[in-house]
Amino acid sequence: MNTEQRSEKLAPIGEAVPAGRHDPEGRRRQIVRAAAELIPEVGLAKLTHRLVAHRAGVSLGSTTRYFANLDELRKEALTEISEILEQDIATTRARLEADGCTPESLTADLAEFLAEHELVRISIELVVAANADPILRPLANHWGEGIVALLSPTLGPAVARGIVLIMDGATMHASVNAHPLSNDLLRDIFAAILAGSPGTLATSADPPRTP
Amino acid sequence: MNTEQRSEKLAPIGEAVPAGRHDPEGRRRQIVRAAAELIPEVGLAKLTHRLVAHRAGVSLGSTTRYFANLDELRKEALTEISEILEQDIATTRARLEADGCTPESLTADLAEFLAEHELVRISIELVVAANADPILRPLANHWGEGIVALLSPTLGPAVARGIVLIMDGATMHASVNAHPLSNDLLRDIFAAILAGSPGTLATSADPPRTP
DNA sequence: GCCAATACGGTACATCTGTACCACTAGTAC
DNA sequence: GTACTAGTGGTACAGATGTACCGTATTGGC
Repeated sequence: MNTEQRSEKLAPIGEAVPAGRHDPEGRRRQIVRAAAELIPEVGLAKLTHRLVAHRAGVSLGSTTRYFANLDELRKEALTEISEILEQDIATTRARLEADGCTPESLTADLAEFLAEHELVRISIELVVAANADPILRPLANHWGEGIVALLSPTLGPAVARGIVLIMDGATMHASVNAHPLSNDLLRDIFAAILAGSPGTLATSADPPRTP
Repeated sequence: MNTEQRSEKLAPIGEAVPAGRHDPEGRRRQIVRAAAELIPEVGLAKLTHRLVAHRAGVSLGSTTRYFANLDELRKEALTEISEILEQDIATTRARLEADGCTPESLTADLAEFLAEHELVRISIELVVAANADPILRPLANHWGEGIVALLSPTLGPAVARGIVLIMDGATMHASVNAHPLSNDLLRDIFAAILAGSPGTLATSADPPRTP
């Protein structure tokens, strides 16, 4: 759930490609980045060539030249976005392996993610896009499946999936509510479901700590 | 999560209002119903006056006459939709009070909801719409808050919220996956989190049954 | 049976969007 | 320096959409 890469990946485009300068790869990346940046702002539905062109600081023609159509541009932007979430998994994996899978560590990861409202909106938009276009479903699924695969060995499939569902549910909640759920509440929720995991059930005399 | 009212509320319009017949209230309802019916089919973004008019069997002019603009029509349709979810809460409440809050009863309710792909898509669209228009946020929130209020007294706030988050997460999952999570898995997930509830913790010697 | 009021259907128009196109300009090889 | 290639910017156009409008049809009262 770590989002340290965000500021690098989703930062405002800054200096656009110099006008008229020949730099196909750079320009193409600029366009994809601008689209990825706009998706959480205006939503997938209102993403247009002209909007992307303006944000990227390139001409309208450039946004149509490098992509067969707008759908392709959308997909590439969503793919770029999913790579950010991908890095989240890696960071989460590292942290959970270091700190162990406790209510506190899960809460810390989730809270960090929820605090990034852009990432929250992106996740929701990705789900909606996957609804409309099945090709995007792997992108929408991959994040959750990665966490499930990470947690299953130690927590069992049910608790692992439950934790991911809680994270997804919290994402939905955060996208609709200005104030996300409190960290205390999240920690208690994780503590509750961890109480049902094989590992903690085996040592049920020592219930998960809820300081 | 019960959806018995769906077939009545979201059924195809069937016989449209007779052409040219004066019936303002009926025609207005017909239009709202057609819009509510179309939202899960095409998504909020592609809902147009002409599409609604065609589905409702009325003229284009009628869809603009009764609503200040398309946004108003969308909102009314979403309100209509949220009333269906509202009835779900009532049915869920009745069932949980009758059967008690067990992994099996929660799974049964959730599975019924998830099987109705239209309702699943509606829920997601509602969240996205609430993102774009804060006025819709109470609609998007009300369903979950109702369940939390229902479950909190017996299960405590954390487990109650956790269950709703799991339900929301499962909704997201179902919207992007052709095959929803298995009932066995859902039951195990609910069993796990119920293991952490105050009530079951108090009788932790008698863990929640998972037949 | 006739008339005023209202509802309705269809058309018209301005705007927006995706996309194709073309003249121009920046790079590159000689 | 010159000519060629390819990237770029701006324009043009067809289609779709929100919305206004107007003639016509329907209704209820006399």
